[in-house]
Amino acid sequence: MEELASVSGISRPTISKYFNEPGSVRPSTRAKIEAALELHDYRPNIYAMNQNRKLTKNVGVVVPLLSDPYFAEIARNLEQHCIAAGYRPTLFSSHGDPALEVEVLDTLRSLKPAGVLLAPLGRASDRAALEKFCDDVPTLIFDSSVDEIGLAFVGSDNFQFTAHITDYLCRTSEPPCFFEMKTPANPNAHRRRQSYLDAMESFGYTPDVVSIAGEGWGFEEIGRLGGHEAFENGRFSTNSILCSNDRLAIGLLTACYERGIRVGRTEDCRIRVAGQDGHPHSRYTCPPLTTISHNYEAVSQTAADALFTAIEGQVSPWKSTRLEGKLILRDSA
Amino acid sequence: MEELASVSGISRPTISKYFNEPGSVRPSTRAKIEAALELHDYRPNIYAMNQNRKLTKNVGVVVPLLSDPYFAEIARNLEQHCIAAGYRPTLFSSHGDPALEVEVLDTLRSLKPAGVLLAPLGRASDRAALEKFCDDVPTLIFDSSVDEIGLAFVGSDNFQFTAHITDYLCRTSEPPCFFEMKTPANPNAHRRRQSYLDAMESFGYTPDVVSIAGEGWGFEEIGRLGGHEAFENGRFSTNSILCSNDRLAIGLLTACYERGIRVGRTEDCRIRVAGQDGHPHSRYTCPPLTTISHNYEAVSQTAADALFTAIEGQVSPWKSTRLEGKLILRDSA
DNA sequence: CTAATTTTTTTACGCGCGTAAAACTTTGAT
DNA sequence: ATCAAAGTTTTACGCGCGTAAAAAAATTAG
Repeated sequence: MEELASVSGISRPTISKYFNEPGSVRPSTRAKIEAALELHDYRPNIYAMNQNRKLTKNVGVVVPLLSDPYFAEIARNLEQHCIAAGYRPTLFSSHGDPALEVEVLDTLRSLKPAGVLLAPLGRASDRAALEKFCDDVPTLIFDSSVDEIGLAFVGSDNFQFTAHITDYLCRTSEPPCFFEMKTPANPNAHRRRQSYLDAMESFGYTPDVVSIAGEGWGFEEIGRLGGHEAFENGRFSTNSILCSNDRLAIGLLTACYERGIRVGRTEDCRIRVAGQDGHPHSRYTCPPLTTISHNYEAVSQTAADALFTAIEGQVSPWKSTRLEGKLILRDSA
Repeated sequence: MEELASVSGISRPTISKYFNEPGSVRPSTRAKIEAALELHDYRPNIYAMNQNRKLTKNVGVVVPLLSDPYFAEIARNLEQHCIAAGYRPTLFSSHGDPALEVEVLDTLRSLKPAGVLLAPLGRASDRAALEKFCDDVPTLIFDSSVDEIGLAFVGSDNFQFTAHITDYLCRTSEPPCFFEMKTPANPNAHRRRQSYLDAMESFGYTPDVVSIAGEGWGFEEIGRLGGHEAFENGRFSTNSILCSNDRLAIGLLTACYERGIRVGRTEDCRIRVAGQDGHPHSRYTCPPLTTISHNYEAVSQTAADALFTAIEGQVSPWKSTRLEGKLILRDSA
């Protein structure tokens, strides 16, 4: 930086100021600096930079499970928004493990991030650890809400999701049963069940929740095994099955295939299956899965913007933003 | 650190040494430090740490596309190995974009990593940029090889992959045609095609390569559209189709479904379809996809170990390690 | 027990930058 | 042209640690 100063004829502190905020120096000064930058390709040392800065430009992005394409997609979007806003995103995955989630938070602390975009594991999360972290670091919670912690919450409106797709299913054939995990990892699952119950009641139908056993994040396998068991015991009371999420639905479709049960909305099909999430893979199941999709772009945009305004000084009370999903009609229901 | 020194009764430089390598101090000293650490939960400032260290403990992990569960899985494994070996992994994705890949490399440079585990985009990669990066930073290339750059290459043996599954298909029914993208992003695709040609020749069969159009990383959609076109023009000369990779196969299966073509190895099925990669989703296609799986664990273990030995001073000539895959027999072929 | 060796302490410097304060210069408005 | 405001330079310090060198202490070998 010293060299760049002598080459450009600008003092080092001014150059430091330039790197902090290029707009904060006079245009003529900025031009001189950028001209010198062209010739000498200097890169500031990020370690020295961040050592004395009160606030780094780092942003942590934490998702529960990166190998789930849904989270991978959200993470990709968030990453781009951070870069566009001049922040340096770093990606972390809890890999479905609460202990790892705490470790990630610990690692994040030492990065002294300006802010964090955090999708918690949910039920399994260490609440106390999350809360403590949110006290120390400006954190925006997304995807699944855990109390009213952090700066704000941004996610999908699970009530709208399930109400909407339940409504569709009721209007087009028999009212659906609801296929879910007994002990879901994600708190959104409870909202979806409740929304299903409410919607069924408002239509005057008797709800039927089929809860299946299974722990962990291998939802497809849980759905497949649970599906087999449910069929064997005749637990599906109607021809329509609304799954709590797409991955469960994918497993259920495999179970149907293995049992020779035709799925779809045509006359020759025994049942209909619908999912929820708009999973990237849902287009390629057989039959293609009817589902209700997150507004990926809007969720990540809103979440990122909310974090940045908070970082940049805007204090606002805790707020929950829940965005509506869009029904995607395909052959499965 | 100063405080910790006074509390533990050990001098600051010795504590610094401890954090650099806990085993380098006398056991009694180490015990004292760790006892003090229990009480005062001090965390070294990573920025100050890395500023003067010749070598940081950072390791970059770069994959071409994180939303592809195959890469997500590899990345997860690599991450764990890094942590286990005492390094701090940071995950990056090129998101299928060569320009982003160069940007990632640039970001990585400023992290001054001890080493990098890099899976290049392949054909689209900026060779010159990759080579220059490898000159500056100890880099191990994995998954897809680009010349003989970096410390070494670790990946799967694509020749063995395709030879093995071609052999299986030939022995069990009609010899397969080969379904692939005309201009594949990944260099492994060329190896697989060549291996198919060699295998077919060694059996005395006439190979039949069906190359379909399509750019980018949306393999499923490319496979689906290409499949439709191939069926319409009668381009499949036998009842068996070996796909260049699983994602293409998933798309092809969807095309089959849409055309009402039954896939499987039973009498009533018109064709058989097989993939390659052992994609996490291949178990849940309809029918479940016969494929040949990467040895994920071995590839990542070998890659990580190779990088660490190189970092820790072992100089060895460039080497290519290619691990064999395992045939996974399912209903599709 | 003494000498040789290893480990630790003391002392001291510097990494590359952020940042503060005061003096100075440029710019824009009157 | 004159003055105030904004931007810039100079000077100086410190962040939290790594690291080097020399002195001191602890351990081991003989």
